[in-house]
Amino acid sequence: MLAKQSAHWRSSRREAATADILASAWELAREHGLSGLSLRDLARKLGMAAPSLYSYFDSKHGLYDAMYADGYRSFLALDPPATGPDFRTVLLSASKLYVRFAANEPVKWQLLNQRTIPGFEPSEESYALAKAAYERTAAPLRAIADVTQQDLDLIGAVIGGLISQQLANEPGGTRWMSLLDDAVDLLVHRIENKAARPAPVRGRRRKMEEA
Amino acid sequence: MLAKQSAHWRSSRREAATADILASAWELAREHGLSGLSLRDLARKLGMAAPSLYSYFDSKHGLYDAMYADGYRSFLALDPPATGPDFRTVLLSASKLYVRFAANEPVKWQLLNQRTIPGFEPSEESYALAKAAYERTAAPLRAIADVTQQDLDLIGAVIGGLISQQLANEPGGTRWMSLLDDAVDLLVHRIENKAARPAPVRGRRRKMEEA
DNA sequence: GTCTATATGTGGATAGAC
DNA sequence: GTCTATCCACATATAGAC
Repeated sequence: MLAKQSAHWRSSRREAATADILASAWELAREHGLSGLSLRDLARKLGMAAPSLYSYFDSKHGLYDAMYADGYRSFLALDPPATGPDFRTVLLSASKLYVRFAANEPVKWQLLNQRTIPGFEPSEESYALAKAAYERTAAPLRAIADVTQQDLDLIGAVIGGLISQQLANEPGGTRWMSLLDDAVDLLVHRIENKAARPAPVRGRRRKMEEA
Repeated sequence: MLAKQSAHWRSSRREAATADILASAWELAREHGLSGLSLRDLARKLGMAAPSLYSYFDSKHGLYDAMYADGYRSFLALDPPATGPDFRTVLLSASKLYVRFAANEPVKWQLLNQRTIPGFEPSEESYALAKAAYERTAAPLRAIADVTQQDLDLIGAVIGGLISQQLANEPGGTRWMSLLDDAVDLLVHRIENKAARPAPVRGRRRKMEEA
């Protein structure tokens, strides 16, 4: 169990050590896969004994949680996407930010966006960073156009889908990612033509049936 | 290593045993996650000793490979999607097939469509089934409309993106999957309006830059 | 607080008897 | 094909030196 130190005492040494650990953890995750990461390997790489890691994290899931938070912090540290006034410009800018991040850090993207480690769920604190990242993207879009939550969900699915296909089927390539401009065209067309056809339109919109 | 028996001798007993093993493996994967599957658990569930499994599969990856093939066989055993003549009907039918499959068998979908197990790659034979499933979907679409490989890639990304968001963020729900009709609208619009604007159109279509 | 040393339980995998 | 015995690597946890 980690004792939270009393707030007014500097813990920069500890923070630096934690940063070292996380950096090494990402390296190993890139080498052996996210779920292939082992605490022994990590400790060996850092030149310390495996149990020592437990003074930094409660458990392996605790390490994943710290990596999750670290991943979102590094995403939020990137230059924010454009904020306006053209909707297409903003959406394309935001989309490219995600695609570039995923291409550069596929393992990070996997931890942040897929549920690939059995039993792992981010803590409340770490998840707050995920929400902050989401809002940084969504807010400028809402500010320019009348986008509903469904619009945002569809946008996220399309961009995430391109990334996910790319990483799964041709890691390192650009076959799907190069379709980003086309995908943004589709999405922009939907938003721009929505005013003309208010909320629930033609009779063909219906729920999925169970099978 | 598995000795392939001389071809003219029936091996129905072995096949039945293999089917039993795979059924139990899927059950355990549903309970503990795909990468949480353990050979000991599997053997215990089947009432046999763990090393006995090695006479059916070379390794754990070999088991995953058999599950991969089995997953595609069960997908191909489903009623095929509509074949025409209306493009939207065919695309919607195919999309619903995928979405229903993923909703009913999320773990199967994860093994077939994501690269979540470190080091696992399907064998040539198993991958052939994946290609067959792809062609069963793609061929009717090509037959009706002039769809390029890029069109098919975008379609796959959009449908896969909806599924992936749904499973990762709200497993068991319908928030993203209920957007399927809208998504198909977008895609159909793209295909139908392509004749009017031949291949590389407006100047804004460009490659992704590296970051 | 952080380390070393150590213990337990669970993995995948192999050897060899039957 | 199936078993027992065994090996090595792993996550987890605790005790105790510094």
